[in-house]
Amino acid sequence: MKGHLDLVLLGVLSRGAGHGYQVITRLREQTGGALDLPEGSVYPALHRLEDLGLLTSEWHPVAGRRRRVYSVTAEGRAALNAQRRDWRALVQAVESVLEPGRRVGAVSS
Amino acid sequence: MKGHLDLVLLGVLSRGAGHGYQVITRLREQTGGALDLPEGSVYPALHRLEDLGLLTSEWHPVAGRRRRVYSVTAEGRAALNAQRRDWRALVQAVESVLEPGRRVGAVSS
DNA sequence: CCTCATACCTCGGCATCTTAGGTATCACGA
DNA sequence: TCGTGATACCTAAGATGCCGAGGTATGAGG
Repeated sequence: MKGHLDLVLLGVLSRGAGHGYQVITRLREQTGGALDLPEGSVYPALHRLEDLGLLTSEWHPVAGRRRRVYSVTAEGRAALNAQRRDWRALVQAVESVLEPGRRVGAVSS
Repeated sequence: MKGHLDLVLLGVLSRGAGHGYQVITRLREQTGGALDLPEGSVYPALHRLEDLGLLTSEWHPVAGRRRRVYSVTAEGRAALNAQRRDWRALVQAVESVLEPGRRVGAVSS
């Protein structure tokens, strides 16, 4: 995860609000364990994204515990779209290097 | 290009030996300008890969100029395969986050 | 009680990449 | 002939960005 953290965080939260710990478990489950991000990466990233205005958070007290639930803002959705475009362009570029001559189309359609 | 430099360098050199400047132009042309790496990224990376034993180099004097031509070693090919696997796994994981419910298969087959 | 899972946080370190500058040859045109 | 752009190499210092390690706290289960 180098340079793609924001993308996956915005991506997973765009599917529904959630708190930090949940983001981690969601990613782990949705990817079959391929993406198992450490808390030390996720929490600071969420704070940064909130500072940038791409996320908002609310505290929810739940059974004596407190949870900070994050939602993607309109700006966040725009940023997600932009980063998704960049990601796809990167994938295409790298694939065209790894498999020259093979036309790697969009991921699906 | 954060964390994927080695992959693309090994990838492009695995298609044929070449010198540093040529690596840059090849990548720029093969990707339609999408990958335009600065020299300050490429040269140190090539040196690092050579130190790791993944590349070997030879000086070729050409028309008054000198070129350092790099080739991928056997170890380099093995590393390329490993990094390619990791790359594909990353792509799959990220795509499964961006497009949940859609089964994104291997990039080709 | 003690441990595990839940749930949050921060600091320091590390690896990596980029910026910015430097050297040198050759070809071309003014 | 002199400047400029392309070719071709290099490095040092800085910024970036992630991770590991550590810390706090509650609730459940043994």
